[in-house]
Amino acid sequence: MATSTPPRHLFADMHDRVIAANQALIADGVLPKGIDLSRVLIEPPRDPSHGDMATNAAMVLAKDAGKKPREIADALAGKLRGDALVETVDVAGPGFINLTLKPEAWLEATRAAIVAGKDYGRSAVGKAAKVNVEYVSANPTGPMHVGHCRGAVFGDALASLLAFAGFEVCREYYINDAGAQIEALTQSGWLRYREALGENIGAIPEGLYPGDYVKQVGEELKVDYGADLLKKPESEWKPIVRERAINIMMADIRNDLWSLGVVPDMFFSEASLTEDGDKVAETIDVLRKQGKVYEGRLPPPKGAPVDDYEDREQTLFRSTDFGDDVDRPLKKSDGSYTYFASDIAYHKSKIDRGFLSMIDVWGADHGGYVKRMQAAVKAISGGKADLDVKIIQLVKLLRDGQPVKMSKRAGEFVTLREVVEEVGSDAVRFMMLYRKNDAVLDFDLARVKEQSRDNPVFYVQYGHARGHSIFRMAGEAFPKLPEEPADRLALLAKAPLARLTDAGELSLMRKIAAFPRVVEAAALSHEPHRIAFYLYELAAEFHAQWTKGKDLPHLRFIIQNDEELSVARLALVQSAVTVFAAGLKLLGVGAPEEMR
RNA sequence: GCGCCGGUAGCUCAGCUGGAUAGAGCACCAGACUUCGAAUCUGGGGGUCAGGGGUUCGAAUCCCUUCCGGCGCGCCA
Repeated sequence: MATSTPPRHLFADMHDRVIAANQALIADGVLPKGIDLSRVLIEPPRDPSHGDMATNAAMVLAKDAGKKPREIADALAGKLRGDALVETVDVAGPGFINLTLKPEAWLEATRAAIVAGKDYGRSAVGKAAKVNVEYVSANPTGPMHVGHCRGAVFGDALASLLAFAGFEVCREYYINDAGAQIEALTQSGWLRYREALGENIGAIPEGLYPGDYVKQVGEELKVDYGADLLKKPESEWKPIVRERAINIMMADIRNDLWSLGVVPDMFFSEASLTEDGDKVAETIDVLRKQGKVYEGRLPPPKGAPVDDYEDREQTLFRSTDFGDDVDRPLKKSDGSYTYFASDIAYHKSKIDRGFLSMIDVWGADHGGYVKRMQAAVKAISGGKADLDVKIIQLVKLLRDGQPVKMSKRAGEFVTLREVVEEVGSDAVRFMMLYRKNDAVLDFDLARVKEQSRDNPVFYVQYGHARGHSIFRMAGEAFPKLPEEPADRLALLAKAPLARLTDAGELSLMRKIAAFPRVVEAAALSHEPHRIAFYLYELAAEFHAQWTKGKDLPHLRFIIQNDEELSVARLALVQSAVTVFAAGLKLLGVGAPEEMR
């Protein structure tokens, strides 16, 4: 998508100014030439009485400069006092430089939000670097359950966030359509086919998939082939049954993903790695030529004893050279590749496609796999590519605080579809993102349907809806206000924001100005939950300001006899609505104009 | 036994990659509806950041160690 470079935001702007001030000090000889300024940060202080922004410059530079922090701080404060955006500069504590900005700075940041609209917060920090986000990657052996969907939503939101921050993103779904579990699915489908033809198949044997959802495979095969497959040898019917089974399962999975608003850019088939030439063998070859693959023996695994352990010479990847604990096998005893071997070839494919930055979203049970995969990525890319693995902790499904029983063995598990149908995609997505990815998540089916502050989904959406409610009211109070959103925006973009002087209004403006900074930080740290928490805080401030008008009527957003002031306040509301909409969009959650 | 991830208010969790007096929601207590939708808001009590050591101007955050919980530990993916 061709968008012009977004304007830099207030925090980035002030950071530039602080760096410039430091460079001026270098020119003056106060700081030594070549001093490292990379640790100089600017951030909002926790305590608002310390001003609008603070920099740690004096403290982080003191050692290298051989001067006391206060001495540097005083010199830096002198430079910053002349800045056009700065009202006051104070040196405090161990050497913090606290800046209070002129009100115009916040007014213009608010105006910027209105003008930028849905692009407010968009950033160029990604520098159009290609990033690959791989998520879900569930076996296509059955319907998705709630555990899968946290990873799906996380990966999808992270991808949106990265795209918004200026990265070029590919959302990728890795289909594990090779290996023993697919074999089991194929056998299950075969049984269901025979069942569809009238045969009594009895109970589904241990190790196969007993779920009713496999019956569709048999039914479709019966329609297309009648009883013909029964006459064919296994080598002929098996590929047919397998392909049909995978197609049916994947169609199901796609539907489930779409119902959640998750739409991958591409599906990558594991089986394709060995269908059209053997990519896995090629990858192993490349590594072998580099001396990173060898034939050798491994000590027996520690911990849980392996019954059929057999000491043998095997093909090993030298992952210990890259920080792993032991070298890892690439082939099973039957000569077929391990999952790890395929996965190396898969990641090589990503690198070959130009992705030097990769993010994998995995379930908690794959945590032990991270090191070896990162080792492999380092090896095949010659250290040029980077893999970040986000481990998604499990979801505890509750109803009114009581755990919902799930028994996978009996084939009874709560499917993704059931949950989405019960509480809606918005609630599922927001709650999945309202927690850090590596923390266990309690998902209460009753809670997320509540219309109260307890329910963050509702609380944030209501913030957006309430903004629109105010516009509707304003239209009644001031019939001359334009009804068309575009005309309204044009008017509000020119609003006399200088009339906003209440502490709550100014605080709201600061919050709105902080959004682009939150977007950048969330994107760079691969933490979409920060957006969700930010929106919750914005909603809290917005609702608070609204309610203030109850006790103090002169603070209401709409003042009947002062249209100019009302327009200024409506502009503030507009900026908040803009951020609600932009933030919710990043999370893939709807922004309704009313909650009825 | 080893590795990874966690341990922050009674409960559920944030804490902006090392900043100033550790924050929010729930719960508890006390308040605010002839309202721009009270589906909301205001105030209050509540902490040995699991314990101990270290690094430095400064640690919930980084390092070491102990304890507790979860996950994983060739031929499952």
